[in-house]
Amino acid sequence: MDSGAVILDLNQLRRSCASCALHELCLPAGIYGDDLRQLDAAIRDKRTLERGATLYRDGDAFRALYVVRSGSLKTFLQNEAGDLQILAFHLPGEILGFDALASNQHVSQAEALEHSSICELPYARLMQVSNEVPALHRQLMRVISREMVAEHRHLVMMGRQPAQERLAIFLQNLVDRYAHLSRDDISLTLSMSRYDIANYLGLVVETVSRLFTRMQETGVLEVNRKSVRILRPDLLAELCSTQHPVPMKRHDHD
Amino acid sequence: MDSGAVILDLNQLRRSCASCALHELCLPAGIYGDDLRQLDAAIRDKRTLERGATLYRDGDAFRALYVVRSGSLKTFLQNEAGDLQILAFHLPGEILGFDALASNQHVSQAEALEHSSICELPYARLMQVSNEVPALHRQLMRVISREMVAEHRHLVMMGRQPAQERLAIFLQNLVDRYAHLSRDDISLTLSMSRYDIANYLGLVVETVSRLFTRMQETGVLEVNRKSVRILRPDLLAELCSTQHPVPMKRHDHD
DNA sequence: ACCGGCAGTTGACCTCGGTCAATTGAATGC
DNA sequence: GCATTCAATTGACCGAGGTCAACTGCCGGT
Repeated sequence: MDSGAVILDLNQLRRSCASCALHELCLPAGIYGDDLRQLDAAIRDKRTLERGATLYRDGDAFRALYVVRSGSLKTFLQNEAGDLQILAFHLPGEILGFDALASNQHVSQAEALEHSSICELPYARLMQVSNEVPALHRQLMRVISREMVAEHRHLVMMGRQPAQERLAIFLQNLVDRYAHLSRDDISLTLSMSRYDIANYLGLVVETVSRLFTRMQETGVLEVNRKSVRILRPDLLAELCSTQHPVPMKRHDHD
Repeated sequence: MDSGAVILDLNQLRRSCASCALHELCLPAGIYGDDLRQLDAAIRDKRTLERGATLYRDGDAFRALYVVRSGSLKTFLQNEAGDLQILAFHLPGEILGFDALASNQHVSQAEALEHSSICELPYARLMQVSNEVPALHRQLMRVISREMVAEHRHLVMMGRQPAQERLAIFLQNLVDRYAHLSRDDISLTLSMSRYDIANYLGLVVETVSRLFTRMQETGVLEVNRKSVRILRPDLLAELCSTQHPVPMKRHDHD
C-alpha cells in the first residue's frame, strides 16, 4: 500500500473510525492500534442523506460498503412488476452493501428513512488493507455472517409466525438494537412508515394498524404515530413466541 | 504454512479439488495453479452421509465449511417449541456452514436428504491459505454474498408470493441449479419430502400436494412421487410471477 | 390559518390457504 | 406374500388476514 495513506494526522483520526462513538459495533471490533489506523485510512467519505434519498440502487456498480453513522435506512428488492419487499432496516453501526460482492453490482436498493449520515468504505481500499491486516478479512466475514443469521430469523418469521408475533418480534428486535446503542430501552421512535413495517413483515398496512391498536388495548404498549413506548416488556416478550393452545409441534419428518 | 502440506503427490491431487468435476462451482473459481494446489491441501476430509444423517447441529463448535460433492442436504432452524423452518436445500457444488462464522458455532442444523458425500474445509487451514492467497478471501466473500442474494429471493417469495407462485419458483430454481450441473433440464428427482418442500415454502403439505395435482392437470408437469418432469417450461416460467388480474402495484411509499 | 393530500385507522366482507379427517398407495419388515 | 407404516393425496370446512371503502387527523405549503 502507499505509505501516504498509513501516516495519519491526529485530526483525521479524530474525525473518523477511531473516534466514532460506534466503533465497537462497526467493522473494527477486534482490531486495534495500527490496524485500526490503517482501516481508518480506508474510509474516504462521510455522506449525509436526506429522508427518501437513495444510497444505491439495483444495478449500480459496486464500489463500497457503507456504515450507518446516524439515522436509519431500509434496503429492499423490487421486481419488474413494481412489487417490493423490504429486506432490512439498518440502524447506526450497521453495515450495508454485502449483497453486491457476488456480482460486483448491487442487487437491491438502499434508501434513507430519515436524515442520515453514512461512512463509505471503498471496497478496493478495504481489500488492500485486508491484505496487510488478516484480522480485517475475518472480521468482515463475521459481519456478513451475522447479517445472514439475522436474515434467517426474518425468514422464520415470514414462514411460521402469525401476524401478532411478527409485529412483537419486530418491536422486540428494535428495542434490543436500540438498547445496544444505549438509548432508553422502553421507548422507540419508528423512523419507518406503517407501510414499511407491514411490507417488512409480509403483512398489509391495515393489519399492522389493527395490531398496534390491539397491543395498546391490552396494555402492552402505548403508540402515537411514530413513537412507541413499551409499557409491559414482559408481555411483549411473551407475544414473540406463538403460545399454541394445543402445543402443535411442527413435524420432524425426514 | 508447513511445507509438507504444499507438496502434493499427483494421487492426492487427483482425488480432490483440482480434479473435482464441480470445481468450477465450488470455492476455487478464479483460483488457479499453485493457489489451487494450496487450497487443495487445506481440504482434509471427504465424508459420506446417509439419508437423515446430521452434518452439524445448532450449538456445534464451528470447525469447517462443507462443500456438497454429491447428494443433497437441507439446513434448518429449530426453536425451543420444536417448530422448524428449512432455510435452504444444498446441491452439489454448494457450500454450507457460513452462518457459524459470526459466533464460532453453528446456529442451524444440516442434514442429508439422501446418501451424500461432502468435502470438509477446516476453517483454520482455509484462513492460513487465505493469508497467502488473497484471492481466496475475496472468493469466499463472493460465495457468502451469493448465498445472501439467494436468501433474499427466498424472503421475497415468503413475503409476497401466493402459494402456486412459490412452488413454481421453487421448481424453476431446482431446474436451473440442476441444469447448471448439466443434467437433463426437464426432469427432476426431488430428494426432499413434500413436508420439506411445504416447510421451505411456508405452506402446509396439503397445499403443496394440491398444487402438484393442479399443475399436472394444467399440463405444466408430470409428477410421480419424487420424480417431476417439466412438460411446459414456458408455462412454469409464467407461473413464477403473479399475473395480477388487475395489475395491482405494491406501493412505493417513503 | 386554511387547505390539500397522504399516513394511518377502522369497519364490513371475502378469499386463500390452513385444519381436520379419511383414504390411497408405496416401501419395509416379518 | 401379507401386514404395518408413513408419505402423499383428496375432500369438507373454517378462520386469519387480505381487500375494499370510508373516515380521521397530521403535516407541509402558500
